[in-house]
Amino acid sequence: MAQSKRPISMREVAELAGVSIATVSRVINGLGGFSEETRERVEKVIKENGYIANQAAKSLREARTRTIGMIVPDITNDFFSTLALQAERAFADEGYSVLICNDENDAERGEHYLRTLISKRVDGIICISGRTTFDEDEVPGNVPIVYVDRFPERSADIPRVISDDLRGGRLATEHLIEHGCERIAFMTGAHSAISVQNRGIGYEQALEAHGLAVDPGLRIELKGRVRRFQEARETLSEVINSGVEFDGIFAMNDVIAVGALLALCDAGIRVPEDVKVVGFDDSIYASIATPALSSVRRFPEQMARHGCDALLSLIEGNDVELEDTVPVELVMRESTR
Amino acid sequence: MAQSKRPISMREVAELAGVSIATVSRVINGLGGFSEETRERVEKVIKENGYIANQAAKSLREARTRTIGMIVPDITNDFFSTLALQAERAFADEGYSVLICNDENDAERGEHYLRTLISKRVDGIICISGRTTFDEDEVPGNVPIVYVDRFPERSADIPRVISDDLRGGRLATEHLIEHGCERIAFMTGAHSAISVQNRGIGYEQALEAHGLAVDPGLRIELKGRVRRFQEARETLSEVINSGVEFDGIFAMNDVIAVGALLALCDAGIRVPEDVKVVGFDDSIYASIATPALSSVRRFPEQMARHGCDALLSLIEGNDVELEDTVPVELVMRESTR
DNA sequence: TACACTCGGGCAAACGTTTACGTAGCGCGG
DNA sequence: CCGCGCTACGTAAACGTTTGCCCGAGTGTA
Repeated sequence: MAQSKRPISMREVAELAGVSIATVSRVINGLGGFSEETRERVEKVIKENGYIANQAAKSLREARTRTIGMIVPDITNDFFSTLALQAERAFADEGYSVLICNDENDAERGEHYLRTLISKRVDGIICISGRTTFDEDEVPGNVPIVYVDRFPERSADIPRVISDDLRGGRLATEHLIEHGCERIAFMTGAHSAISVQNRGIGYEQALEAHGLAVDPGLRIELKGRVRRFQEARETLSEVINSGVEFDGIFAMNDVIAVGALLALCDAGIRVPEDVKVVGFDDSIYASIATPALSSVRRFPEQMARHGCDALLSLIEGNDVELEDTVPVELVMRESTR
Repeated sequence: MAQSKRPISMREVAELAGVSIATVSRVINGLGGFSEETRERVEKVIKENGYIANQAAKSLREARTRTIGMIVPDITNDFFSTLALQAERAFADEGYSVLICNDENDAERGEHYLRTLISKRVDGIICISGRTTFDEDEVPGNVPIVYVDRFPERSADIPRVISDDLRGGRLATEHLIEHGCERIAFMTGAHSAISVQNRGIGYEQALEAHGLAVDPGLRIELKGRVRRFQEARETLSEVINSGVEFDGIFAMNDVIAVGALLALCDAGIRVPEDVKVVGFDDSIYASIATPALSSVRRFPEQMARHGCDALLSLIEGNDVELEDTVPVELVMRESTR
């Protein structure tokens, strides 16, 4: 049976069942206060006419939408999509849907999305973004926010779940040092998120702790979008051709590390014999690269879980700890054997 | 200045500005019918109090939400996340947000999400799912739907954007045949989507066209979740150990192909000398695998674009073609040299 | 018989918008 | 001076829910 143009409303159900709107509502929400016979009649009408409640009206009335907003740099990145998938699962269990926005590391888009999410009156926001254009007290309607992985510097009292990037940077660098590397390059993006900056700091700390100099010439910055491995490949090739010497590479993530691997291969440099490489994230790329890539493993599932739990707490009016650091660990593979 | 617990409403803006609600609405929507002085006063109040319109109320009144639902098997898969990113971009340009749901190839979850999306009164749905539990006439409120990549068999008159999987299957298989392969295995999932089934049909067509028998023993089905390459690796290892002989592999996607590559490597079988391998999707995995993987390239950006355009047309009440097939092409790399 | 109480259910307000309609004031042509 | 049209608003209904309040009928009790 073809449906009418617009979905049937509660009032129509009420009329068809010969009861009042209130009764229909009570039956649907199982609030009691109706006879068994009435219940059957109402449910029959609902089933036969395919009534589905209008969430917009419900949201208006209840002042909550059962929707979570999620601002992500780029869903195409394995780490973020894992985070998103886990978050979606966790929220689905609690009856929430997730609105996903890719700000593509653009502060303007981030701000626009934030405004949109607030306008849609999402019940909370998981923000993986370091956008900085929104002022603290400019966020209206004080919607609960939790940052994951990255956050703006000025995000005073907004809770965040991050990984132990500083330690990750140290672990990776020390691992290279222990395997005899003395000139270790750090490949990173130009304007990186805090989490990435911390990896760089860990790298420098490790060098200094082992009496090695921090050589600015060994800091290799990628200009454009860091997403694609192709750019890392090209940039490193240029560095190699320019005659810079190094015997180890710590890349800010696996995608860049894989690009580095390819550039080294292009140049006939052997890994791990001539140069050893460590990536970050331990994503699928690390496992399937050749040689398999040593990488600092993070736990996006756990980070997502923590972030969701914190946000749900916030939504229910509870307090949560301001900073939640999830540990990392080094996974050793062929690229540093 | 701290915001009050709940966002300020239009009525409060009206009171503060000393005008009626209607006037505020007119100012906000630029409908005219107010003096310059009034406009300034209203806008000042809005700015100072951080008023942001309540979309739930707007949606209720206007009977549309400016939100699109997207049902995806698994956002973690490179192909789907690319599709999602592109779709999000396209819709954002038109003022829509995107609600993403991962049904993880589970019909029950798919149906549940579909119901949720309808309840939220999304303006349209992009569905990448072959779920079958919802009956045609059971979809209430006849919300516009466009299928992308996959679709239920009974989806009578619902438009779809698909890639030319049949041709892709043929291209891959013929490529292997032309390179001397005579016993070509097909690696696929157990209960695959239509698009994947079509790749299998293309494979069989190519074999027959070249006088090669279709050997059921060369059809390698993965049991569980197809997502992770690890399962493909294990399954192929078992097949190798069981003594089945083959000189070519056509894998239903790149992730499986990479798993195959690893299994072959484990077994000391050389690629491409002993066995040649072709994947599907030409994802990033194909480029970074060793040897680099020949693959059937698809164009998720284009598919997303077509799907979004179709859905937007539908939303505006126009008709669209029922089936839109996006071409594929073979990318040759080391795995079939 | 009068009372209290329970059960089953209706009435109507409220949530925050948009928009059709009404109207007061004003300028202006005839 | 009348009537007309315009500008600049205000009034109120409507969208589809939830929920506090009220009420009539039946039942049990004193």
